[in-house]
Amino acid sequence: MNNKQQTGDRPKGARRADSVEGHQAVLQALMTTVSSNNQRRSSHRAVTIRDVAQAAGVSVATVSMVLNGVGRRIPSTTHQLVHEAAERLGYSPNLQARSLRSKRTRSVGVLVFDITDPYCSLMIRGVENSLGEAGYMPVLADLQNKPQRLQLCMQMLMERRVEGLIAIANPVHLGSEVSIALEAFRIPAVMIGSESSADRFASVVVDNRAGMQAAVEHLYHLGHREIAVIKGPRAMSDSAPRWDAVRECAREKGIAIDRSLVVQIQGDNSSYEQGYQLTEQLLECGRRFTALIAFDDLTAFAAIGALSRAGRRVPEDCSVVGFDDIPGAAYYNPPLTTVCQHMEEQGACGAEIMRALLLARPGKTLPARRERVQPHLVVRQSTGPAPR
Amino acid sequence: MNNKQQTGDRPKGARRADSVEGHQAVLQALMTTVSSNNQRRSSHRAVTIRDVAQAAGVSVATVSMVLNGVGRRIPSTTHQLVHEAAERLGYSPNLQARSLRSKRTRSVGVLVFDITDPYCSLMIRGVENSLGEAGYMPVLADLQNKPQRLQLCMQMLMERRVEGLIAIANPVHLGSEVSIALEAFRIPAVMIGSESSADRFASVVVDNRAGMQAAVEHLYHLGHREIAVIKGPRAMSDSAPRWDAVRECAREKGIAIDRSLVVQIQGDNSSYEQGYQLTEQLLECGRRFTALIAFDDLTAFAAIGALSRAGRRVPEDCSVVGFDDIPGAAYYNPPLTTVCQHMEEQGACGAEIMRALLLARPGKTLPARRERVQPHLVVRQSTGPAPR
DNA sequence: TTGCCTTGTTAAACCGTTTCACCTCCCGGG
DNA sequence: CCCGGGAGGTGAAACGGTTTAACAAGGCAA
Repeated sequence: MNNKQQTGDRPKGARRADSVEGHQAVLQALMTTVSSNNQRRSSHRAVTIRDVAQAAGVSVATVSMVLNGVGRRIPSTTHQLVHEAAERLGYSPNLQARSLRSKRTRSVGVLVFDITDPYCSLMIRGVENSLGEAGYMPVLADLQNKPQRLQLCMQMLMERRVEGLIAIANPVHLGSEVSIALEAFRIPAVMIGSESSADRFASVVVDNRAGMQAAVEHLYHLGHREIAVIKGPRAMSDSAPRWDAVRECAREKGIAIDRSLVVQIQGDNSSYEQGYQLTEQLLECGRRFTALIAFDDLTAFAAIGALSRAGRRVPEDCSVVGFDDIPGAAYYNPPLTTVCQHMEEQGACGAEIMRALLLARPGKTLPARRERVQPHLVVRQSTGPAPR
Repeated sequence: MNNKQQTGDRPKGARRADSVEGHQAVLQALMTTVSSNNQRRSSHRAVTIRDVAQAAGVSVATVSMVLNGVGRRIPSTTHQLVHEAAERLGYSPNLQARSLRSKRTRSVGVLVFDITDPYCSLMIRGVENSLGEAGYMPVLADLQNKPQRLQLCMQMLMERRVEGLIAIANPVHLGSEVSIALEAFRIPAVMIGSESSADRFASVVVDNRAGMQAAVEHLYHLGHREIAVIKGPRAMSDSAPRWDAVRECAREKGIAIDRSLVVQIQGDNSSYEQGYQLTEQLLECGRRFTALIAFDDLTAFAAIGALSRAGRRVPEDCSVVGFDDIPGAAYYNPPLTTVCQHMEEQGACGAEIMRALLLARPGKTLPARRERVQPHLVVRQSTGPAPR
């Protein structure tokens, strides 16, 4: 039945090897589903709990209790009777009816600022799996990078009666807006990736300090002393902590970061074009630098693009390090050295917290849990020894 | 109310400019939502259609008719009365109750093979928007690239009582498995990106022939006559048509493609590592080539990576062209020339077909519509004139 | 024997909608 | 004056579950 878990435990490397018999198994499983469902179809009406009750020779109440394992203890004879009947008829309970009465939808909203952003989609993957284990379904709401859609999305989620909300909303103003919206709908919430204004909510954020420290130390050990920095846009909540961390770590190492080598992306999201132009600007300003720290991977890509265009080789002439470790980072030319912030784990962590919140719900509000996940540096080929 | 449409009509370039007043507007909208919702909360019980009926001084039946705009025409006085009451109380209909009674969930399943794949997420974006316009909600099911999950996902979708299914399942065996699963659950279905075995289902596929033709002609005009090809894995349904197209177009142009310059990815999905190794293999085989056509963008990335590593400059020494135009293609180093297959439009197109199917449902089965979208070549900087 | 507790099971209420049959005016035609 | 019929509206029956109060049947102590 629960083959998700089974495959989840299997080591990743084994996936391809058993794809043939895997395929067979899938087909077989499908066949049984098909046949059981054809039975159902012949009656032309979905099989209900009443049908099961009749087939098992008990009342609907008994069936409900057996199938949900609640209420008084049911003797194993009855238990088996019911299960057999349900199996035979291919019974599948009607979720809307169930949640109409029980007021539990077993679904939680997942609000993301852009589903096409690999940062988000990996988070979703993590959330999805952790939530699934607990029998909850994610209901996805995609802001499509348009803050105006927030209203629409929240409304949709509330109509769907989600029991909780996991928000992946890094732009800083989105964070506060989500807070406001949540204020209205009293449901447990977890914010992922946004430190600010999340006072009342549980949150999981990456340890930007640790991440940038690793990056700076890596460059330091490679001999880099002249480092340029592209700061993230003011609107992103990670921008400030990352820059602060870089500055402090540099100071600790005794590196002086030249003011003219620090530029900042404007606007409300990380943008390739701007990163590109800012890098050109850095090159033109005349101040030499042998390494560049970018706000995130996309910015790093832009920097590498601009450097290459200008005839500077990466990493021979200039090293570049990013932040996030999106899948594309490993495939870049050259493969990008970056700070991996374990998006999938972050998502899973957020879902864990949500599960706890949902369990403890009647027992009033827990203190808002704040998880800080540790990133780690992934050294690839965009960094190398400082030239000369 | 419908501010999605409003913002959707706004040209994209204007997005950043008005982000400030946009922010204000969002906050204000949220505030009204908050206040209306606080009212509801004070009664400690969600406001139901009965509350609205009482407040408006009419029966629940009337309220239902007014709010859904079905049944008899309602005079505008009553109409207004009801709407005002609903607004005042912050009424939001209970979707599970609604669909329990009406047997219409207004949701369609969207089955994707990997949500973290940009190919999929862009499709989802398209589906999402088109479906949203029609008042339908997508319910996402993510195979996570594990065929074993199909059973689980289909079951979940059926439990949710989706009214239709849009499947983005390019791996060829997934296509047939989805077909089997659909056979059981008699709901309208649309397959995106899979030509094979979709006889009975509506489908939308890219015109691989036209795409590859554009690629070959582009290279031909740049003077390339010695072209290498990395074929896609046998398991992907796009592999064969793309390779056939390349071969035919080459023949038409009078280009002979050397057999030793054609390699194929093995396994069940496009893989960076393999693309990398295959490219190295091409370089080692000694046969000269000035251009390379890759099965998809990821393979193209791998090829560029391997070429660069081997000291071949792209495009000066060797041109590379991909297929898909995932967002990363524009950011690559160098930016990738590739065949754009308009994923978002494909998703939207699939959703359009689904909308039609859902409307025509009582009127028996339509002939399975098969849409073929036209791709177009995006010339960036990974292609250039043939050397010497 | 009576009364009370325990155990297994059930009938009925309920969840919030939609939908259908029916009701009541009111008006115009015969 | 009667009647047909449309316009506007309503009450109540579903929909398919869950939950709860009540009941039937024993067992056991008084």
